[in-house]
Amino acid sequence: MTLKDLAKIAGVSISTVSKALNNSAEIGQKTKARIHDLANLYNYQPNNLAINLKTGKTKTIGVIVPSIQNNFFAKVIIGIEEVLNASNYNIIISITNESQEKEVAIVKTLSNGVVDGFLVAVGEETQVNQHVEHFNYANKRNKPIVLFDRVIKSLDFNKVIVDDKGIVNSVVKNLVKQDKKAIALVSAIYNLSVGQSRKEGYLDAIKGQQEAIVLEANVEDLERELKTLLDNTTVDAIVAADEDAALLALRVAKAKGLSMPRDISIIGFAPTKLAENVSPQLTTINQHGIDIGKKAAQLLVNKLEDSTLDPQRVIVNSTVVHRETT
Amino acid sequence: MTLKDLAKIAGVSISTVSKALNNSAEIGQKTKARIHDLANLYNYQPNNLAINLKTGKTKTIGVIVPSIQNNFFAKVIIGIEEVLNASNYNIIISITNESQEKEVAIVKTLSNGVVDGFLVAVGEETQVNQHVEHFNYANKRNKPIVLFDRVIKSLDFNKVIVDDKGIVNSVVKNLVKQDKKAIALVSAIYNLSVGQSRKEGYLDAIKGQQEAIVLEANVEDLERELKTLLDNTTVDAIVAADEDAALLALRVAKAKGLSMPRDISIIGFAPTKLAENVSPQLTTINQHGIDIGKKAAQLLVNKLEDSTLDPQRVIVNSTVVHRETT
DNA sequence: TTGTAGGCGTTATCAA
DNA sequence: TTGATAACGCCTACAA
Repeated sequence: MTLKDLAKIAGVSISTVSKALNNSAEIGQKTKARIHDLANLYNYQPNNLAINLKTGKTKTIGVIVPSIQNNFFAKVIIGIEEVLNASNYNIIISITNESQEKEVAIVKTLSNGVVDGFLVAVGEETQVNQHVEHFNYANKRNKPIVLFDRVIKSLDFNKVIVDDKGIVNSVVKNLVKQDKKAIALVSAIYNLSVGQSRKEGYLDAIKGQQEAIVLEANVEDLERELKTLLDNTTVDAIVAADEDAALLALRVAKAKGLSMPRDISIIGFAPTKLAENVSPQLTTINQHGIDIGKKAAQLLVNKLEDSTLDPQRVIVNSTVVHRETT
Repeated sequence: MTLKDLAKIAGVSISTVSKALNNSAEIGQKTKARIHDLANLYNYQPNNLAINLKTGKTKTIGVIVPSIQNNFFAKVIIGIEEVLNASNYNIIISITNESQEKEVAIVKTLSNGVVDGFLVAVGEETQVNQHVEHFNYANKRNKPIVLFDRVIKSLDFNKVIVDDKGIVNSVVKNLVKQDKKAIALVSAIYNLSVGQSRKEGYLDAIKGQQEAIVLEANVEDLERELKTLLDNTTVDAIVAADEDAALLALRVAKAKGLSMPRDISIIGFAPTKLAENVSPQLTTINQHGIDIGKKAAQLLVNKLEDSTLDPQRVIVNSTVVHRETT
């Protein structure tokens, strides 16, 4: 059922039907009513493709994330959904699995008539090699991009980031203030920029106070390293840069019979559900993923409505949720 | 940069450029080469909208899920991604938040030129009121639908389901065989069809063997009920129909000082990461979400390639992963 | 108040 | 081997 079909049935021209359905003032009341009824009767639905081709807008946003199993990104998407939905945008979610090849392919395909703009958390590969032509490509085609969480410094786009460095810094400083003499950082995400920021926060806080103890490795190696560390040194506190490291620290400490927080404190990044259900319950740094998503989406919607807006850099502060390990 | 622009630059007609870029045999080698070079030079990318409008195909699939924070759906999406990607389909993921209104809106919008077909896990609301016009609407418009996990019986579409009833049934039978005298079912998802199936599996297994003990409520009430139950009766085993109920059972049993599996066995549905990190580690029923996603996507791709294919009903079997609570 | 015609960027048929 | 031309479904000056 197209405008043409409807026009034939109504015995009027295509443009009359088009105008009637779009409630144009040019069309008479009775004609409008008649055509609306007809459209309902035949369950007419406009072809979005044609409208988009014509208008050059698609009212859909591409959301590109490295992973979806990651609780953080899932949360962000919920926030994005919420505001984009309210602003009547559709959402295309694409997952890169940290592959740059996929990231490039997705951005290029979606740039060409599929979406009006992007919300992206850059993949690992892109973050290390800083290959950003595909983003510039989209940008030149007037598809604004808002980067969130995993951003690229050199790109002058809207950005929503988490103050990873700052929150870790303050957490560690606090630990120092509590008279913890040996605070270790364990990380299984040393290859991600987030991991780097968190480490920097730690290093900055520890500098001049005590010797830095940094364990960075993949999960398996990390376990070994952590065991050796705890065997040979007394550690007062562990700050874990990611969920896996946090869980690992908890496990190893428990296995050694350390009591928390008496013998050792542990603070890590981990989703609430997990933190609440391990024992002892884990003190975590909460990143407010939903807020990040909302903010990023809002920035994009604003930019889409007013393309002259200058790029902003928004920081969404994380908060510490104290549980049983501190 | 459109075909027209390129044609002007190359000094040939639009159709020549089109054919050259599509590698038509009609065009001479040198011309082809020249035009390809030009296209590369000017970084020409075809407008997908126009292609889609012309061909009537979009090479994209709409995936509709009630939630994304649910680990199960996240897993399914990973499986879907994998096969759809291999078959060169794009993916649009939409989240209904269990709202029928949203489900209807999404299906209608996407049906009109946006996607070639759907992969859907029906929302709660739809599952209770069985309002399925929107699915029929899509189907009539030649947008095939594959239902997964949350399906509608009355719909004659391809379906990929989990044998919830069967696996719970066999788990409970096994418990009976192990001489558990009082096996309880706890569920916080009694309003979902999955919850119903799981309960049926339990009831069937327990029938004629022992008295059924079924606790169904929202998480808060469930906690109270479970405490009262354990205070007044000795329960040998608990089967939890969902993650929250499983976590709850574990917590309450621990709080009562029960040792697992000596005093009580617990088996529940829960994601691996959680099951492995609680203590004692939880024995779970693993649903193989990735396989479900793969299978569903494959069915859709097949249907898209050969529309005469009859709908299938595929069951993906779950398996029990024994950990410390059994 | 209604209709005609051109165009959005492609593909594809048919003619040259 | 190449080029006009129509068509996909819609919107919108402009004309009637």
